[in-house]
Amino acid sequence: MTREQVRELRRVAEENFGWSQLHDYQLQAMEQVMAGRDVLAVLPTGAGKSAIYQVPALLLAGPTVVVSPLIALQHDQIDGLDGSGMPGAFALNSSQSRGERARTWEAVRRGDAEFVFLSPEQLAKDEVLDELSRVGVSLFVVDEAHCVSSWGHDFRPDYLRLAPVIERLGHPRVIALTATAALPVRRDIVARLGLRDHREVTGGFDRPNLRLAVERFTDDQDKRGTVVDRVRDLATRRGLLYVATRKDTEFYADELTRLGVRVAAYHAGMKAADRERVHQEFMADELDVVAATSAFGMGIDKPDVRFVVHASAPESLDSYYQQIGRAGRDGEPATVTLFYRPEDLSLQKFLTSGKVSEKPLAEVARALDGHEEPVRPAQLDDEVDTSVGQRTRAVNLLEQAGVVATTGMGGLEYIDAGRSPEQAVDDAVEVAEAHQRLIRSRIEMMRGYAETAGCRRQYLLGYFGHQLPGPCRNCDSCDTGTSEQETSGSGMFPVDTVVRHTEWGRGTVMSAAEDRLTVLFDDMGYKTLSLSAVAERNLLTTEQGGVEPSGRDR
DNA sequence: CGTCGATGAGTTATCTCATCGACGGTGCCATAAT
Repeated sequence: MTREQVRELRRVAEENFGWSQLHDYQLQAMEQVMAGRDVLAVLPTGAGKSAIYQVPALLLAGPTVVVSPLIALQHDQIDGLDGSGMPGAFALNSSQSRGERARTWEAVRRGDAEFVFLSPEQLAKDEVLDELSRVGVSLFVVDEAHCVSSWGHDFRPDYLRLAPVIERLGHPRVIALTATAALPVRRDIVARLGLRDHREVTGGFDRPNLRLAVERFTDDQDKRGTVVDRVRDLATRRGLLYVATRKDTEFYADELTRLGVRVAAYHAGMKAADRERVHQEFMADELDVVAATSAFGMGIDKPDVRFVVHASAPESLDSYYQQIGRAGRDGEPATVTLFYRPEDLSLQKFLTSGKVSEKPLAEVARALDGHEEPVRPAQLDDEVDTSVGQRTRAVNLLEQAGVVATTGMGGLEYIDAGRSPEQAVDDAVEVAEAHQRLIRSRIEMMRGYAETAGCRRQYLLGYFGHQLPGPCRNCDSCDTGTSEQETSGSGMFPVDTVVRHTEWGRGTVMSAAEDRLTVLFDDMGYKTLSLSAVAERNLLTTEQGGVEPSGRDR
């Protein structure tokens, strides 16, 4: 990257968007894009992630496709671009009329569309892809890229089919953007998008202004009462209360209303108009608190959220970090408290326990085995008795098991390595089960955070592969002094070491304490090992030169 | 797996307790019924 090119990026940022300053990590990411590489950018929200694609988009001829999980988010982005005086931002989604869609496509064909926002489901449609490949997409952006990993496996499976989409568009430069990504999530993003020669750009990850605390309970009523009291006390300022069920959003909203708090419930079962109203009122400070399920969050960019309380633990630290990240965006102090009961985690176990049904797998495997030529996924629908969602899930699993491959034109091929369809189903089931083990182990990591006597921030950042040199001094463990006993060790197995366990196979050391290690195993998920047991029974060996995952596609 | 609400048994308060089954999150999209 020459000086000249950097100056060019700065000029476009200033002239078109009025950004006179660019952060190092923004510039780094843009430079990689301009150099023709794919980029995975892991940056805290509010760090100007959008700039990373918006500036290069103007320097590259041809439209930029932005994959965005929520229609509401697409609208926000377009309003933002329109607001900064940038014409040429369009969305394509099911909420539009025929005429609207037609006008968008006309703009695309005329070359007037610089940005096209759409969902992964739109990109699953042949006609959409045909149109886009005809005009030549120059940049392919995946916003909220962690969705690829957290949703794709059983929810919104089209998220897992973006790699073939990118190939069919001729593999334009790809930018994946997210605010949270633990190692398995980053691996998933890279694999599921088929990134090539990519670079990862990571911005400041810690949020030192957030005060972390956990309060532990045995009795449910006791916990509910304390949550209500605490939120009432906090509600002189604005904040969020995350709960596990829709019903609990109503429960807490009722209780807090009774105590004079301006509060509203929010969950996905509400009417769109009501959801929108709650959102607006919270942004306008007409509400103190929103009691919400995980439905509330993406696209909420309110700087002065002073607290985030969890009445119940979510299913992973990935989600937890995402949700607490909505506090203190202005950099001012904010408090983040988890009200923890071990029993609450079993609800998360239930909710994430997607069972694999073999029937769709068997039907899809048999159908594909019967074709000589590659077939488009939708063509299978005449031959298999499954829903579209089941069919997509089955194709994804078979593909991850290495039984099926997608050709450049989006056709599916059965890879016959002497594998019968029955064997293929077994392999796909094994892939699904390995994924289930990962999901379950993530719940255990959530438990570990809630139960650790060590520094919460060290634990949390350690989960994301970032090491904090010492205790943070801004969490409950540090206050009570229990984190003192936890000095981070490294010894034989420092963080990032690739190891092999006698039973669990290959893994990567995620964090190391004095007496134990947390290792992310490729096929087993996270495991915490006692160092004395490791030493006694010689459980771990280090693997040579292990940098990134090799063959296994997961 | 744990919680909640309905139901019924046991007891005799209008009420307690046990048992059992249902339910639990996230959002695209298409299509049918008004």
